[in-house]
Amino acid sequence: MPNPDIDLQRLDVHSRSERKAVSHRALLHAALTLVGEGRSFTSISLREIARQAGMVPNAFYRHFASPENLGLELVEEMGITLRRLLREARQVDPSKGDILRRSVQVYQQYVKANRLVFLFISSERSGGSRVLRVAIRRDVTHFTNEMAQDFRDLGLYKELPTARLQMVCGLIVMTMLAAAIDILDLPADQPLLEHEMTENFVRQLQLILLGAGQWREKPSRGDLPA
Amino acid sequence: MPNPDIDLQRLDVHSRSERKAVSHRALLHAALTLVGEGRSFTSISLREIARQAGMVPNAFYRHFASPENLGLELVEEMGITLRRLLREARQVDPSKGDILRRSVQVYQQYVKANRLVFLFISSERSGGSRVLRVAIRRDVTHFTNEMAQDFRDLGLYKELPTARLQMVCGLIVMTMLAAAIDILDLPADQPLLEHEMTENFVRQLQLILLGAGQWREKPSRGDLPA
DNA sequence: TGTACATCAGTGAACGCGCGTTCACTGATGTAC
DNA sequence: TGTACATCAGTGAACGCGCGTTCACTGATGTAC
Repeated sequence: MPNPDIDLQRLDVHSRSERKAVSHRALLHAALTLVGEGRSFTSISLREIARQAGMVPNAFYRHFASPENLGLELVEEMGITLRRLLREARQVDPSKGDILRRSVQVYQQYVKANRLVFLFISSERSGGSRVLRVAIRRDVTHFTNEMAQDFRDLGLYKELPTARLQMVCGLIVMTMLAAAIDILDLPADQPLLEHEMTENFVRQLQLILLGAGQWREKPSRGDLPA
Repeated sequence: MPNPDIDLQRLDVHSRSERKAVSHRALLHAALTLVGEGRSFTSISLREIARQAGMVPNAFYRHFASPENLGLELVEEMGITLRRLLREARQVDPSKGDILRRSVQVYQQYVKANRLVFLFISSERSGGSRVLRVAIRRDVTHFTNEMAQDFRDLGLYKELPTARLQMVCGLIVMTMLAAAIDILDLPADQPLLEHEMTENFVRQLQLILLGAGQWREKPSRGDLPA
Protein backbone atom coordinates (compact mmCIF):
# COMPACT_ATOMS: atom_id res chain seq x y z
CA MET A 1 0.00 0.00 0.00
CA PRO A 2 1.39 3.43 -0.87
CA ASN A 3 2.53 5.79 1.83
CA PRO A 4 -0.37 8.24 2.43
CA ASP A 5 2.03 10.95 3.68
CA ILE A 6 3.56 11.29 0.26
CA ASP A 7 1.14 12.07 -2.55
CA LEU A 8 2.57 9.83 -5.18
CA GLN A 9 -0.17 10.62 -7.69
CA ARG A 10 0.68 14.29 -7.55
CA LEU A 11 4.33 13.51 -8.08
CA ASP A 12 3.39 11.48 -11.15
CA VAL A 13 5.20 8.57 -9.69
CA HIS A 14 3.63 5.33 -10.76
CA SER A 15 6.34 2.83 -11.47
CA ARG A 16 7.46 0.58 -8.68
CA SER A 17 11.10 1.71 -8.88
CA GLU A 18 10.14 5.39 -8.81
CA ARG A 19 7.97 4.89 -5.75
CA LYS A 20 10.74 2.95 -4.09
CA ALA A 21 13.22 5.72 -4.83
CA VAL A 22 10.84 8.26 -3.28
CA SER A 23 10.52 6.20 -0.10
CA HIS A 24 14.26 5.65 -0.04
CA ARG A 25 14.87 9.38 -0.16
CA ALA A 26 12.13 9.91 2.44
CA LEU A 27 14.04 7.68 4.87
CA LEU A 28 17.33 9.51 4.28
CA HIS A 29 15.54 12.82 4.69
CA ALA A 30 13.79 11.61 7.85
CA ALA A 31 17.13 10.68 9.43
CA LEU A 32 18.60 14.08 8.59
CA THR A 33 15.52 15.82 9.95
CA LEU A 34 15.97 14.04 13.28
CA VAL A 35 19.65 15.02 13.28
CA GLY A 36 18.48 18.59 12.66
CA GLU A 37 16.37 18.35 15.81
CA GLY A 38 19.55 18.01 17.80
CA ARG A 39 19.77 14.24 18.00
CA SER A 40 23.03 12.51 17.24
CA PHE A 41 22.61 10.10 14.36
CA THR A 42 23.91 7.09 16.29
CA SER A 43 21.27 7.52 18.97
CA ILE A 44 18.33 7.58 16.53
CA SER A 45 16.38 4.33 16.31
CA LEU A 46 15.23 2.52 13.21
CA ARG A 47 11.64 2.95 14.38
CA GLU A 48 12.04 6.70 14.78
CA ILE A 49 13.37 7.06 11.26
CA ALA A 50 10.55 4.96 9.82
CA ARG A 51 7.99 6.91 11.86
CA GLN A 52 9.42 10.24 10.68
CA ALA A 53 9.23 8.99 7.09
CA GLY A 54 5.60 7.90 7.62
CA MET A 55 6.31 4.21 7.32
CA VAL A 56 5.80 1.11 9.36
CA PRO A 57 9.06 0.05 11.10
CA ASN A 58 9.80 -3.10 9.17
CA ALA A 59 9.43 -1.30 5.83
CA PHE A 60 12.85 0.15 6.65
CA TYR A 61 14.43 -3.19 5.72
CA ARG A 62 13.23 -2.89 2.13
CA HIS A 63 15.74 -0.03 1.79
CA PHE A 64 18.58 -0.55 4.23
CA ALA A 65 20.01 -3.50 6.12
CA SER A 66 20.50 -1.25 9.15
CA PRO A 67 20.54 2.39 10.24
CA GLU A 68 24.31 2.28 9.85
CA ASN A 69 23.92 1.53 6.15
CA LEU A 70 21.58 4.47 5.85
CA GLY A 71 24.31 6.50 7.56
CA LEU A 72 26.81 5.38 4.93
CA GLU A 73 24.50 6.74 2.22
CA LEU A 74 24.33 10.01 4.12
CA VAL A 75 28.13 10.06 4.05
CA GLU A 76 27.96 9.66 0.26
CA GLU A 77 25.56 12.60 0.14
CA MET A 78 28.07 14.51 2.23
CA GLY A 79 30.81 13.69 -0.27
CA ILE A 80 28.66 15.11 -3.08
CA THR A 81 27.90 18.19 -0.98
CA LEU A 82 31.61 18.83 -0.37
CA ARG A 83 32.38 18.39 -4.05
CA ARG A 84 29.71 20.95 -4.96
CA LEU A 85 31.26 23.30 -2.41
CA LEU A 86 34.62 23.12 -4.19
CA ARG A 87 32.88 23.82 -7.48
CA GLU A 88 31.23 26.91 -6.00
CA ALA A 89 34.50 28.03 -4.44
CA ARG A 90 36.15 27.89 -7.87
CA GLN A 91 33.64 30.50 -9.05
CA VAL A 92 35.17 33.07 -6.71
CA ASP A 93 36.84 35.55 -9.06
CA PRO A 94 40.53 35.70 -8.06
CA SER A 95 41.11 38.99 -9.89
CA LYS A 96 38.84 41.01 -7.62
CA GLY A 97 41.06 40.75 -4.53
CA ASP A 98 40.15 39.73 -0.99
CA ILE A 99 39.62 36.21 -2.25
CA LEU A 100 39.88 34.74 1.20
CA ARG A 101 37.12 36.80 2.76
CA ARG A 102 34.83 36.15 -0.18
CA SER A 103 35.60 32.43 -0.07
CA VAL A 104 34.73 32.42 3.61
CA GLN A 105 31.41 34.07 2.80
CA VAL A 106 30.69 31.46 0.15
CA TYR A 107 31.46 28.78 2.72
CA GLN A 108 29.25 30.33 5.39
CA GLN A 109 26.33 30.56 2.99
CA TYR A 110 26.96 27.00 1.90
CA VAL A 111 27.02 25.63 5.43
CA LYS A 112 23.74 27.38 6.22
CA ALA A 113 22.17 26.13 3.00
CA ASN A 114 23.26 22.57 3.80
CA ARG A 115 22.68 22.79 7.53
CA LEU A 116 21.61 19.20 8.09
CA VAL A 117 24.49 17.65 6.18
CA PHE A 118 27.06 19.68 8.11
CA LEU A 119 25.35 18.84 11.40
CA PHE A 120 25.61 15.20 10.46
CA ILE A 121 29.31 15.53 9.59
CA SER A 122 30.10 17.41 12.79
CA SER A 123 28.43 14.99 15.12
CA GLU A 124 29.47 11.73 13.44
CA ARG A 125 33.01 12.68 12.43
CA SER A 126 34.38 11.71 15.82
CA GLY A 127 31.47 10.34 17.84
CA GLY A 128 29.37 7.31 17.11
CA SER A 129 30.00 4.30 14.92
CA ARG A 130 33.52 3.39 13.84
CA VAL A 131 32.36 2.50 10.33
CA LEU A 132 30.78 5.92 9.79
CA ARG A 133 33.76 7.68 11.29
CA VAL A 134 36.14 5.97 8.89
CA ALA A 135 33.86 6.68 5.90
CA ILE A 136 33.59 10.36 6.79
CA ARG A 137 37.31 10.69 7.30
CA ARG A 138 37.99 9.12 3.94
CA ASP A 139 35.70 11.65 2.22
CA VAL A 140 37.20 14.56 4.14
CA THR A 141 40.67 13.44 3.06
CA HIS A 142 39.41 13.31 -0.51
CA PHE A 143 38.11 16.84 -0.15
CA THR A 144 41.46 17.97 1.25
CA ASN A 145 43.36 16.46 -1.67
CA GLU A 146 41.06 18.08 -4.21
CA MET A 147 41.58 21.40 -2.52
CA ALA A 148 45.34 20.91 -2.74
CA GLN A 149 44.98 20.17 -6.44
CA ASP A 150 42.96 23.36 -6.89
CA PHE A 151 45.79 25.30 -5.23
CA ARG A 152 48.21 23.69 -7.65
CA ASP A 153 45.97 24.52 -10.63
CA LEU A 154 45.76 28.14 -9.51
CA GLY A 155 49.54 28.24 -9.28
CA LEU A 156 49.42 29.01 -5.55
CA TYR A 157 52.26 27.94 -3.27
CA LYS A 158 54.30 26.59 -6.17
CA GLU A 159 57.30 26.26 -3.92
CA LEU A 160 55.60 23.84 -1.47
CA PRO A 161 56.20 20.12 -1.93
CA THR A 162 52.97 18.18 -2.42
CA ALA A 163 53.08 16.59 1.03
CA ARG A 164 53.40 20.05 2.63
CA LEU A 165 50.60 21.50 0.52
CA GLN A 166 48.35 18.65 1.61
CA MET A 167 49.24 19.33 5.21
CA VAL A 168 48.31 23.00 4.73
CA CYS A 169 44.99 22.02 3.18
CA GLY A 170 44.46 19.59 6.05
CA LEU A 171 44.78 22.48 8.48
CA ILE A 172 42.42 24.58 6.39
CA VAL A 173 39.79 21.83 6.22
CA MET A 174 40.09 21.21 9.96
CA THR A 175 39.53 24.92 10.56
CA MET A 176 36.58 24.93 8.18
CA LEU A 177 34.87 22.03 9.89
CA ALA A 178 35.44 23.58 13.31
CA ALA A 179 33.95 26.81 11.97
CA ALA A 180 30.93 24.91 10.62
CA ILE A 181 29.88 24.04 14.16
CA ASP A 182 30.22 27.69 15.17
CA ILE A 183 28.17 28.79 12.16
CA LEU A 184 25.42 26.30 12.95
CA ASP A 185 25.33 27.10 16.65
CA LEU A 186 25.00 30.85 16.09
CA PRO A 187 21.82 32.35 17.53
CA ALA A 188 20.02 33.78 14.50
CA ASP A 189 19.37 37.16 16.11
CA GLN A 190 22.95 38.22 16.81
CA PRO A 191 24.51 39.71 13.66
CA LEU A 192 27.36 41.16 15.73
CA LEU A 193 28.36 37.74 16.99
CA GLU A 194 28.21 36.39 13.47
CA HIS A 195 30.48 39.17 12.22
CA GLU A 196 32.94 38.49 15.02
CA MET A 197 32.95 34.82 14.20
CA THR A 198 33.52 35.50 10.52
CA GLU A 199 36.45 37.78 11.31
CA ASN A 200 37.99 35.19 13.58
CA PHE A 201 37.56 32.52 10.92
CA VAL A 202 39.14 34.76 8.27
CA ARG A 203 42.08 35.54 10.56
CA GLN A 204 42.67 31.87 11.36
CA LEU A 205 42.88 31.09 7.66
CA GLN A 206 45.06 34.16 7.00
CA LEU A 207 47.48 32.94 9.62
CA ILE A 208 47.64 29.46 8.12
CA LEU A 209 48.19 30.85 4.62
CA LEU A 210 50.77 33.27 5.96
CA GLY A 211 52.61 30.37 7.55
CA ALA A 212 52.35 28.40 4.32
CA GLY A 213 53.77 31.31 2.34
CA GLN A 214 56.76 31.51 4.71
CA TRP A 215 57.34 27.80 4.82
CA ARG A 216 60.80 26.53 3.91
CA GLU A 217 61.38 22.80 3.82
CA LYS A 218 63.82 22.88 6.71
CA PRO A 219 62.80 25.80 8.88
CA SER A 220 65.12 26.78 11.72
CA ARG A 221 64.75 24.16 14.42
CA GLY A 222 64.46 26.75 17.17
CA ASP A 223 60.75 26.57 16.44
CA LEU A 224 59.53 29.21 18.85
CA PRO A 225 60.76 32.75 18.22
CA ALA A 226 61.60 34.69 21.36
CA MET B 1 25.35 -4.47 51.47
CA PRO B 2 28.84 -3.67 50.23
CA ASN B 3 29.78 -4.21 46.63
CA PRO B 4 31.51 -7.62 46.47
CA ASP B 5 33.51 -6.58 43.39
CA ILE B 6 35.41 -4.02 45.38
CA ASP B 7 37.19 -5.32 48.43
CA LEU B 8 36.42 -2.52 50.81
CA GLN B 9 38.08 -4.26 53.74
CA ARG B 10 41.34 -4.45 51.88
CA LEU B 11 41.11 -0.79 51.01
CA ASP B 12 40.59 -0.02 54.69
CA VAL B 13 37.44 1.80 53.81
CA HIS B 14 34.93 1.56 56.61
CA SER B 15 33.19 4.89 56.93
CA ARG B 16 29.99 5.41 55.01
CA SER B 17 31.31 8.47 53.15
CA GLU B 18 34.49 6.69 52.13
CA ARG B 19 32.57 3.71 50.80
CA LYS B 20 30.26 6.05 48.94
CA ALA B 21 33.21 7.88 47.40
CA VAL B 22 34.64 4.53 46.25
CA SER B 23 31.36 3.57 44.57
CA HIS B 24 31.08 7.02 43.07
CA ARG B 25 34.50 6.69 41.49
CA ALA B 26 33.63 3.14 40.41
CA LEU B 27 30.68 4.49 38.42
CA LEU B 28 32.79 7.20 36.76
CA HIS B 29 35.43 4.62 35.97
CA ALA B 30 32.83 2.19 34.63
CA ALA B 31 31.52 4.82 32.23
CA LEU B 32 35.03 5.61 30.98
CA THR B 33 35.77 1.90 30.58
CA LEU B 34 32.73 1.52 28.34
CA VAL B 35 33.84 4.57 26.34
CA GLY B 36 37.23 2.85 26.03
CA GLU B 37 35.48 -0.17 24.50
CA GLY B 38 34.50 2.05 21.59
CA ARG B 39 31.06 3.11 22.74
CA SER B 40 30.06 6.75 22.56
CA PHE B 41 29.16 8.03 26.00
CA THR B 42 25.71 9.24 24.99
CA SER B 43 24.73 5.79 23.81
CA ILE B 44 25.68 4.07 27.07
CA SER B 45 22.77 3.21 29.33
CA LEU B 46 22.45 3.77 33.05
CA ARG B 47 22.08 0.02 33.53
CA GLU B 48 25.27 -0.73 31.62
CA ILE B 49 27.24 1.69 33.75
CA ALA B 50 25.83 0.23 36.97
CA ARG B 51 26.49 -3.32 35.71
CA GLN B 52 30.07 -2.44 34.79
CA ALA B 53 30.54 -0.96 38.26
CA GLY B 54 29.11 -4.13 39.83
CA MET B 55 25.99 -2.46 41.17
CA VAL B 56 22.28 -2.89 40.88
CA PRO B 57 20.78 -0.35 38.42
CA ASN B 58 18.87 1.81 40.86
CA ALA B 59 21.95 2.26 43.06
CA PHE B 60 23.10 4.65 40.34
CA TYR B 61 20.64 7.24 41.64
CA ARG B 62 22.42 7.42 44.99
CA HIS B 63 25.29 9.09 43.09
CA PHE B 64 23.93 10.86 40.03
CA ALA B 65 20.54 12.16 38.97
CA SER B 66 21.22 10.93 35.43
CA PRO B 67 23.99 9.64 33.17
CA GLU B 68 24.32 13.18 31.84
CA ASN B 69 25.27 14.41 35.31
CA LEU B 70 27.88 11.68 35.49
CA GLY B 71 29.09 12.99 32.13
CA LEU B 72 29.43 16.48 33.59
CA GLU B 73 31.69 15.08 36.29
CA LEU B 74 33.77 13.40 33.61
CA VAL B 75 34.09 16.81 31.97
CA GLU B 76 35.40 18.15 35.28
CA GLU B 77 37.92 15.33 35.35
CA MET B 78 38.87 16.29 31.82
CA GLY B 79 39.43 19.89 32.95
CA ILE B 80 41.80 18.66 35.66
CA THR B 81 43.57 16.41 33.15
CA LEU B 82 44.13 19.34 30.77
CA ARG B 83 45.43 21.50 33.58
CA ARG B 84 47.92 18.81 34.55
CA LEU B 85 49.01 18.66 30.92
CA LEU B 86 49.85 22.36 30.94
CA ARG B 87 51.82 21.85 34.14
CA GLU B 88 53.81 19.05 32.51
CA ALA B 89 54.34 21.11 29.38
CA ARG B 90 55.85 23.90 31.49
CA GLN B 91 58.52 21.44 32.61
CA VAL B 92 59.90 21.29 29.07
CA ASP B 93 63.24 23.06 29.32
CA PRO B 94 63.17 25.94 26.82
CA SER B 95 66.96 26.31 26.84
CA LYS B 96 67.60 22.94 25.23
CA GLY B 97 66.15 23.82 21.82
CA ASP B 98 63.63 21.94 19.72
CA ILE B 99 61.00 22.82 22.29
CA LEU B 100 58.20 22.13 19.89
CA ARG B 101 59.17 18.57 19.08
CA ARG B 102 59.72 17.78 22.74
CA SER B 103 56.40 19.36 23.68
CA VAL B 104 54.71 17.21 21.07
CA GLN B 105 56.31 14.13 22.59
CA VAL B 106 55.10 15.13 26.05
CA TYR B 107 51.64 15.55 24.61
CA GLN B 108 51.66 12.19 22.85
CA GLN B 109 52.74 10.41 26.01
CA TYR B 110 50.09 12.27 27.94
CA VAL B 111 47.31 11.37 25.53
CA LYS B 112 48.30 7.72 25.69
CA ALA B 113 48.50 7.81 29.49
CA ASN B 114 45.02 9.39 29.67
CA ARG B 115 43.53 7.44 26.81
CA LEU B 116 40.00 7.19 28.15
CA VAL B 117 39.67 10.86 29.01
CA PHE B 118 40.81 11.92 25.54
CA LEU B 119 38.48 9.38 23.93
CA PHE B 120 35.66 10.89 25.94
CA ILE B 121 36.59 14.44 24.88
CA SER B 122 36.89 13.48 21.23
CA SER B 123 33.58 11.73 20.97
CA GLU B 124 31.49 14.10 23.09
CA ARG B 125 33.03 17.39 21.99
CA SER B 126 30.74 17.62 18.98
CA GLY B 127 28.41 14.63 19.14
CA GLY B 128 25.88 13.77 21.79
CA SER B 129 24.24 15.91 24.40
CA ARG B 130 24.13 19.67 24.08
CA VAL B 131 24.82 20.16 27.79
CA LEU B 132 28.00 18.09 27.66
CA ARG B 133 29.11 19.76 24.44
CA VAL B 134 28.82 23.20 25.99
CA ALA B 135 30.62 22.10 29.17
CA ILE B 136 33.50 20.59 27.20
CA ARG B 137 33.82 23.64 25.00
CA ARG B 138 33.96 25.89 28.03
CA ASP B 139 36.81 23.86 29.51
CA VAL B 140 38.67 23.74 26.20
CA THR B 141 38.39 27.53 25.96
CA HIS B 142 39.77 27.75 29.47
CA PHE B 143 42.67 25.57 28.46
CA THR B 144 43.30 27.75 25.41
CA ASN B 145 43.37 30.91 27.50
CA GLU B 146 45.77 29.40 29.99
CA MET B 147 48.04 28.41 27.15
CA ALA B 148 47.94 31.97 25.84
CA GLN B 149 48.90 33.21 29.29
CA ASP B 150 51.81 30.75 29.36
CA PHE B 151 53.02 32.17 26.05
CA ARG B 152 52.81 35.65 27.54
CA ASP B 153 54.70 34.54 30.65
CA LEU B 154 57.44 33.04 28.49
CA GLY B 155 57.67 36.30 26.59
CA LEU B 156 56.71 34.60 23.32
CA TYR B 157 54.94 36.56 20.60
CA LYS B 158 55.14 39.79 22.56
CA GLU B 159 54.06 41.74 19.50
CA LEU B 160 50.71 39.92 19.16
CA PRO B 161 47.61 41.57 20.65
CA THR B 162 45.89 39.35 23.21
CA ALA B 163 42.96 38.56 20.94
CA ARG B 164 45.36 37.38 18.21
CA LEU B 165 47.40 35.31 20.63
CA GLN B 166 44.20 33.61 21.81
CA MET B 167 43.30 32.88 18.22
CA VAL B 168 46.72 31.31 17.66
CA CYS B 169 46.30 29.17 20.77
CA GLY B 170 42.83 28.24 19.55
CA LEU B 171 44.35 26.91 16.34
CA ILE B 172 46.98 25.03 18.33
CA VAL B 173 44.42 23.44 20.64
CA MET B 174 42.22 22.48 17.68
CA THR B 175 45.24 20.82 16.07
CA MET B 176 46.10 19.07 19.33
CA LEU B 177 42.63 17.63 19.76
CA ALA B 178 42.55 16.48 16.14
CA ALA B 179 45.93 14.84 16.69
CA ALA B 180 44.62 13.13 19.84
CA ILE B 181 42.20 11.10 17.73
CA ASP B 182 45.03 10.09 15.40
CA ILE B 183 47.20 9.11 18.35
CA LEU B 184 44.44 6.99 19.86
CA ASP B 185 43.49 5.34 16.57
CA LEU B 186 47.05 4.29 15.79
CA PRO B 187 47.53 0.55 15.46
CA ALA B 188 50.04 -0.32 18.18
CA ASP B 189 52.29 -2.35 15.89
CA GLN B 190 53.19 0.31 13.34
CA PRO B 191 56.03 2.50 14.67
CA LEU B 192 56.60 3.91 11.19
CA LEU B 193 53.05 5.22 10.99
CA GLU B 194 53.42 6.71 14.44
CA HIS B 195 56.61 8.49 13.42
CA GLU B 196 54.93 9.85 10.30
CA MET B 197 52.00 11.10 12.35
CA THR B 198 54.30 12.78 14.83
CA GLU B 199 56.20 14.53 12.04
CA ASN B 200 52.97 15.74 10.47
CA PHE B 201 51.74 17.00 13.82
CA VAL B 202 55.03 18.83 14.45
CA ARG B 203 54.92 20.40 11.00
CA GLN B 204 51.33 21.58 11.45
CA LEU B 205 52.28 23.33 14.66
CA GLN B 206 55.46 24.73 13.10
CA LEU B 207 53.37 26.25 10.34
CA ILE B 208 50.93 27.82 12.79
CA LEU B 209 53.76 29.25 14.88
CA LEU B 210 55.51 30.46 11.75
CA GLY B 211 52.33 32.26 10.72
CA ALA B 212 51.99 33.71 14.19
CA GLY B 213 55.57 34.99 14.07
CA GLN B 214 54.91 36.72 10.75
CA TRP B 215 51.58 38.15 11.77
CA ARG B 216 51.08 41.90 11.48
CA GLU B 217 47.84 43.36 12.66
CA LYS B 218 46.76 44.48 9.21
CA PRO B 219 48.36 42.04 6.81
CA SER B 220 48.16 42.80 3.12
CA ARG B 221 44.60 42.16 2.03
CA GLY B 222 45.66 40.23 -1.04
CA ASP B 223 45.57 37.23 1.28
CA LEU B 224 46.73 34.59 -1.13
CA PRO B 225 50.27 34.99 -2.45
CA ALA B 226 50.67 34.05 -6.10
C1' DT C 1 -4.92 -6.45 -27.03
C1' DG C 2 -6.24 -9.09 -22.79
C1' DT C 3 -5.23 -12.60 -19.32
C1' DA C 4 -2.76 -15.11 -15.87
C1' DC C 5 1.01 -15.17 -12.94
C1' DA C 6 5.23 -13.16 -10.56
C1' DT C 7 7.25 -9.61 -8.06
C1' DC C 8 7.85 -6.90 -4.16
C1' DA C 9 7.11 -2.26 -1.37
C1' DG C 10 4.66 -1.72 2.37
C1' DT C 11 1.31 -3.66 6.24
C1' DG C 12 -0.14 -5.35 10.83
C1' DA C 13 0.53 -8.22 14.56
C1' DA C 14 3.49 -10.37 17.52
C1' DC C 15 7.88 -11.74 19.98
C1' DG C 16 11.37 -11.25 23.48
C1' DC C 17 14.55 -7.88 25.44
C1' DG C 18 16.85 -4.14 27.80
C1' DC C 19 15.65 0.10 29.22
C1' DG C 20 14.61 3.95 33.09
C1' DT C 21 12.27 4.41 37.13
C1' DT C 22 9.36 3.16 41.40
C1' DC C 23 8.89 0.89 45.63
C1' DA C 24 9.47 -1.20 50.05
C1' DC C 25 13.35 -3.39 52.08
C1' DT C 26 17.94 -4.43 54.65
C1' DG C 27 21.67 -3.96 57.40
C1' DA C 28 25.96 -1.62 58.33
C1' DT C 29 27.43 2.93 59.85
C1' DG C 30 26.62 7.05 62.52
C1' DT C 31 24.77 9.65 66.52
C1' DA C 32 22.59 11.02 70.87
C1' DC C 33 22.21 9.98 75.44
C1' DT D 1 31.00 2.79 78.15
C1' DG D 2 26.70 0.67 76.34
C1' DT D 3 22.12 1.18 74.30
C1' DA D 4 18.50 2.77 71.33
C1' DC D 5 17.38 5.09 67.31
C1' DA D 6 18.39 7.52 62.74
C1' DT D 7 20.60 7.52 58.48
C1' DC D 8 21.30 5.95 53.99
C1' DA D 9 24.14 3.09 50.30
C1' DG D 10 22.79 -0.63 48.15
C1' DT D 11 19.10 -4.56 47.20
C1' DG D 12 15.47 -7.14 44.75
C1' DA D 13 11.26 -7.19 42.48
C1' DA D 14 8.24 -5.09 39.56
C1' DC D 15 6.20 -1.72 36.12
C1' DG D 16 5.29 -0.04 31.54
C1' DC D 17 7.65 1.24 27.27
C1' DG D 18 10.10 1.49 22.93
C1' DC D 19 13.20 -1.18 20.73
C1' DG D 20 14.85 -4.51 16.58
C1' DT D 21 13.32 -8.24 14.16
C1' DT D 22 10.13 -12.11 12.46
C1' DC D 23 6.21 -13.56 10.06
C1' DA D 24 2.40 -14.16 6.98
C1' DC D 25 -0.18 -10.94 4.36
C1' DT D 26 -1.94 -7.53 0.62
C1' DG D 27 -2.52 -5.39 -3.47
C1' DA D 28 -0.53 -2.48 -7.00
C1' DT D 29 2.98 -2.87 -10.57
C1' DG D 30 5.46 -5.63 -13.88
C1' DT D 31 5.93 -9.42 -17.26
C1' DA D 32 5.11 -13.35 -20.30
C1' DC D 33 2.17 -15.16 -23.53
